[in-house]
Amino acid sequence: MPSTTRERILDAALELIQQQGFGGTTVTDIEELAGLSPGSGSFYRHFRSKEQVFREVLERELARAREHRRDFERGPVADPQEALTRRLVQQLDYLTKVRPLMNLLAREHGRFPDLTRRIRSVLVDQGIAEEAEHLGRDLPGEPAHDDPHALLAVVVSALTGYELSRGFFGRPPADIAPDRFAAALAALVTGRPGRE
Amino acid sequence: MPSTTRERILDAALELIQQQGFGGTTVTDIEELAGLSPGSGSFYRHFRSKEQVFREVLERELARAREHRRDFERGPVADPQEALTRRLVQQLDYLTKVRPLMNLLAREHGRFPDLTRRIRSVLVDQGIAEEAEHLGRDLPGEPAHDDPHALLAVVVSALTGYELSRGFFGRPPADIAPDRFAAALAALVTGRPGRE
DNA sequence: GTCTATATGTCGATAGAC
DNA sequence: GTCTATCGACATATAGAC
Repeated sequence: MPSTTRERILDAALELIQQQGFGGTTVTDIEELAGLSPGSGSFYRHFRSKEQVFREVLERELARAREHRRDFERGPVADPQEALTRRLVQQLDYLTKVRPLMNLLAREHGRFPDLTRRIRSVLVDQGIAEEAEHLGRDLPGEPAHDDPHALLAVVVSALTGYELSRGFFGRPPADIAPDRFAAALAALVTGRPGRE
Repeated sequence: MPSTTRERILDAALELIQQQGFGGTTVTDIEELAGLSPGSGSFYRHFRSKEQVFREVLERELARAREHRRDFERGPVADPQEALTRRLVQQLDYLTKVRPLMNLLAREHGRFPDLTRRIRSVLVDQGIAEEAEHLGRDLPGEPAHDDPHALLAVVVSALTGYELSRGFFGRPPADIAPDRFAAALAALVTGRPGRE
């Protein structure tokens, strides 16, 4: 674990921008949290500007998100409902890991439109939506929903809404734990209440 | 429609803080958008400080949210699934109306912790969660879910996730329109696919 | 590669003319 | 109630010693 100054600056910038936003974070703040003398320009030996460090922070988080996405297990499908529950828990776990990215998006969408598009691409187009398509395939077609496309949107919305509520308010909706939430959602999708 | 200078300042501040955040918005920006001479201190004839205008913007949005919440119709319950769909569409409509509040929350939670608590109180504790409880009562208990509390969390999460995706990314998940989304969610909850 | 010191600009806020 | 002008604080960024 070398933890170079450059990396400590990236860590500090990520932390502060999540808390205070880009406009509310000063280079002096970043220097202080990175262990440099606040107010000295030591920051500028590592990054050309405040905007550049923001862009590199974002690149790093996007790369991390892609890595986390590769970690998904593809276990054997025994009981479809249990397999679905496990998969949904994985999705929630993934969303928790990319929370920094969601926080950056929530704060700075609009200021950097190109980056918003890239986050959306990783988080939705390639990410959640694509994986949710797999959910559709894993389903053995039991209840035969009449609008599978809309069902997909419901599942994706439920997962992201759950995670965003945790991020913004500090606690999940109705204080339901992730595995319990996933089980309820899986029961809903498979059409089986769980107890029969 | 008098549209006093004071009100134009509040409108401008709301708009800019949503776009750029509190730290990223200058008093000069607000003055310019409000039709005042940028850089002149005319702003200060109406508000004591930048922080005060932020607090008043937020009070106004909280009051508006409470008003919108009173607008809910309570029509007769004919077909439970259709009634549920109508109610979910209303919920989505409500969330769209309070989007400014959600944007302020997304940006400034952490900077003003007391206000975060108040937004959560209006948006979740009194608001969505409470209304979602009504959903539980409206349901004739048909499918008899084994974890109604978790089901509530799923419905609330789906609604907020759908709306937040629209707000952050500019389009709903999977590009599904609100009424189609509500219908799919209602079908899921009542356990009836819609076509039988 | 980090420091002290500082140049340069901008922001929040005030003073005072009209 | 809006303007011009400005003060003081602070922010980004640079220069140069060590």
